[in-house]
Amino acid sequence: MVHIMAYHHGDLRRAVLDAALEVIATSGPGAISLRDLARRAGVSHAAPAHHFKDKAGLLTAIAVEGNELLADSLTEALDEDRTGLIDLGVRYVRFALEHPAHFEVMYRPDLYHRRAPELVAARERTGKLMRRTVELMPEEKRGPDAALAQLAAWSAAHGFANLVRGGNLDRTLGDRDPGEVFRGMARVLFGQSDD
Amino acid sequence: MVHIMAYHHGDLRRAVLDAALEVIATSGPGAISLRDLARRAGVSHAAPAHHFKDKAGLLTAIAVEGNELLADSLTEALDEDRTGLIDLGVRYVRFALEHPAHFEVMYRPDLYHRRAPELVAARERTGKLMRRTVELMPEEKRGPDAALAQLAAWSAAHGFANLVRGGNLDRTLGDRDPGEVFRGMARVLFGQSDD
DNA sequence: GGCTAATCTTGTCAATGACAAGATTCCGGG
DNA sequence: CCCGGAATCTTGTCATTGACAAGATTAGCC
Repeated sequence: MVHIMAYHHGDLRRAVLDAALEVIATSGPGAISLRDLARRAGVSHAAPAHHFKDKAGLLTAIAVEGNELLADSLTEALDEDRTGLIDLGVRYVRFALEHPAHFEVMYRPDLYHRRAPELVAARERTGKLMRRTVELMPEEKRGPDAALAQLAAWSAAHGFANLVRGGNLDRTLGDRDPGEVFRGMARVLFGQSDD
Repeated sequence: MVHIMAYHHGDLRRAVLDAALEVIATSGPGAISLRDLARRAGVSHAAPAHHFKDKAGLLTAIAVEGNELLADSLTEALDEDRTGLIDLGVRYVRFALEHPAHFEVMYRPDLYHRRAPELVAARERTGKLMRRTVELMPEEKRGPDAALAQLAAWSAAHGFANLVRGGNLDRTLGDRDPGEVFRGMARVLFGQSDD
């Protein structure tokens, strides 16, 4: 495998990303330090800069990856033809809770280079997918105005996920699965439509 | 009570808070530096630490103040007897957009001392107020389950506000007032015709 | 006037982000 | 096989920052 002091790490980029994701998930994005990540990967303090240029560059890469993971999940949803608006929201909530670090960074544009081409491309891709997923839905599942339905679903899911992540719903949730609690809430919210 | 009287500045605590709020509103919480705030207030680099102990202490103070501002707004809502669940959400959205820096910090517990007594007290106060506002509402305005109604309203308003703040709805909003767009969305969401 | 505590200053230290310049290794063309 | 450019990583450096310690100044109060 790798020699103890190999000059080349093998995949430093991935190693730094993973270390960053771990730190962010436990201590938030403010706790990351390029030098600390370098230490964890066993490389010199300036090595990460070669892959990400910047601290903001590292976070940009995480935001891009997050958008791609979300896009993958949405693509899955598109393939299941029984997917309704509520399922889409549940999927969004689950994504936020299963990839907390990505989610955290994605919606914090002050942390990264929001004009980076990679980022706007990934963002555009997931945006289009969200729109398509809602538009392809039968009208009795999403109401007459697709754009409004998307806005409502996105707001509810995004807000719920953020509140859960912030620990604001601990008492309300108990030990129940957040995704299912959201489903129950959404059913009331969106009227009586079943799944 | 007498205001905290600083001999050299007048009210350094307030000055630092205001400077911090301005920086956060324009560049995010990651951009604040105690030394920069001291510079803006015209004091030495270690002066702010006396009032806030810590960088996290400063942000804790902002989170407390934010909770109090929100509590004030909710108290206003309690006084108006025609307030419905949707109006409550509109009020929440407006608070988020009128006090962006406070809002930003409030829901970012990794930035401050979340166990600080002042903070948990202020938090508890607004939490109780939110609950009371929903509970005192006539049942035809909020549905049978008050807790669920609160969860739904909070999620939708919180998510909407966060998405707006992140610039994710710029195209959707156009030049319309976000509060009114939210009202329109909420009407569809909660299935009510008027208020 | 004098005492005490709050407020502010100066000085210092380790950690950090960013950059520059050099060392090492990889890879493809000849 | 070899060579040269490019990618990768290292070492060295600098200004900035957060945190702390110790001292100076002033306010409020007896």
